[in-house]
Amino acid sequence: MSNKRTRDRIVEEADQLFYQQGFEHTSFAQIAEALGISRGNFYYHFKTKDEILDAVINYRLTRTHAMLEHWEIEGATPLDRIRSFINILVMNQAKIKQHGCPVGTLSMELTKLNHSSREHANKLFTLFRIWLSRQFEQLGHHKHADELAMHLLSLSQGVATLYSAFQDDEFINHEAARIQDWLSAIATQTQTQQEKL
Amino acid sequence: MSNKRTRDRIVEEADQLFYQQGFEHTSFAQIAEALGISRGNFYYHFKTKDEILDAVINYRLTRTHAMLEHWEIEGATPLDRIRSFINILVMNQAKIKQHGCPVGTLSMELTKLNHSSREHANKLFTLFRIWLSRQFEQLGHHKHADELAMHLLSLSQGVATLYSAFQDDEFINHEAARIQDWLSAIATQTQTQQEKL
DNA sequence: GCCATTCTAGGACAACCATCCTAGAATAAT
DNA sequence: ATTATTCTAGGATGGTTGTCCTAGAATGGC
Repeated sequence: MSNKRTRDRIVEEADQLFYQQGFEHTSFAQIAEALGISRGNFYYHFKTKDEILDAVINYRLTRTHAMLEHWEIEGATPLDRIRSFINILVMNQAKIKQHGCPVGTLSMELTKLNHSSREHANKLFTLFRIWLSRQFEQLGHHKHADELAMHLLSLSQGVATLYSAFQDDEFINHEAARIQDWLSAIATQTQTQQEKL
Repeated sequence: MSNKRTRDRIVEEADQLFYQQGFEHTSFAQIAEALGISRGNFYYHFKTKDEILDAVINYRLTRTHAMLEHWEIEGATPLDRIRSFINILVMNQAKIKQHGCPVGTLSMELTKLNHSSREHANKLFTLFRIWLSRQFEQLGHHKHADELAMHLLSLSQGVATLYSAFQDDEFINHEAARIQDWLSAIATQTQTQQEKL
């Protein structure tokens, strides 16, 4: 079954193009041309464009989930794991500079389109949120774990957007370092609390 | 000349619709219908859709500029003025919940569209940036004024995006308060520095 | 009141879009 | 080898888009 192969290729190409150009601005013809397949062939694998979008979101959910799990397995401390998350800003610097945060930009676009897959796309945010929340819990911040997770998501989201707008390399590196410092303070704060007990 | 009237009405309606639905997803027909004028009539006032976009951006620049100037005139301290900026999150809460930050979402959309007015739209960010930078300077942070301005822009941008995604009222109020606290710390820090001198 | 300018209406146009359809190629099952 | 299934190609369709064009209405100056 070369079925799987073509279907996956469509999803992967759509994933890239949706990120680079946005969902609405990407047409079937473009994806088809990029893959060297015919437009009509699409409709064997996906009945509608929305179906491709959902497949792309699932693809991203799977990959993100795998990444987060990989970080957990590596036997590092929760602090290290959160640092890995913050480092996404630096690791994906080039792409963020060009196309912003893939999670945030898709979420915003689907919001404007009043698209039915909006909530599905927001699960990407939730995935990070829950994972981060768990890490903060393991750091000892049981009460404010979710709050800290949301705050960290906010921070990186804002940095990604402004970096994409101003394209200032110094800015993103400085902000990434700043967030790491913030995290250090959080971690110290925990230790102090633990010493009290 | 009722010319002015119609032209302005187009810009104002386009401003709203671009914010609510995005630039690309808003059609001439929609704007025309909302205003009760004919499609063809558009092309007397604007030769292309991009021209409307530029007019909308200028409109926003003017209004934002006026708002910032108004804050300066009111005879408050720079600290109060920055607090006014942070309070945008609370004041425009309902709109941000539905459509995100008007500056950030337009900037991101035009980036994805590879649109020629991208830099024009980013001037909205620059307007806030320069204004905030000036306020921080007046607060005594001469060296890091721009850095603080960018940081504050990041913070509010991130909060707006996540609020729009999760629609959590508690979150935005908490984060707004948190940013105000951050600002208080910045202001205190200045005072300490000044006491040293 | 007449004329020039300014404005408006609405149809026509080509381009593009997502989607559908059908015929045939490739592949797998027997 | 033959049949059934899976996959692909590419044209056709109907709707929407931005843009253009022309005829006429409204308006202002004289």
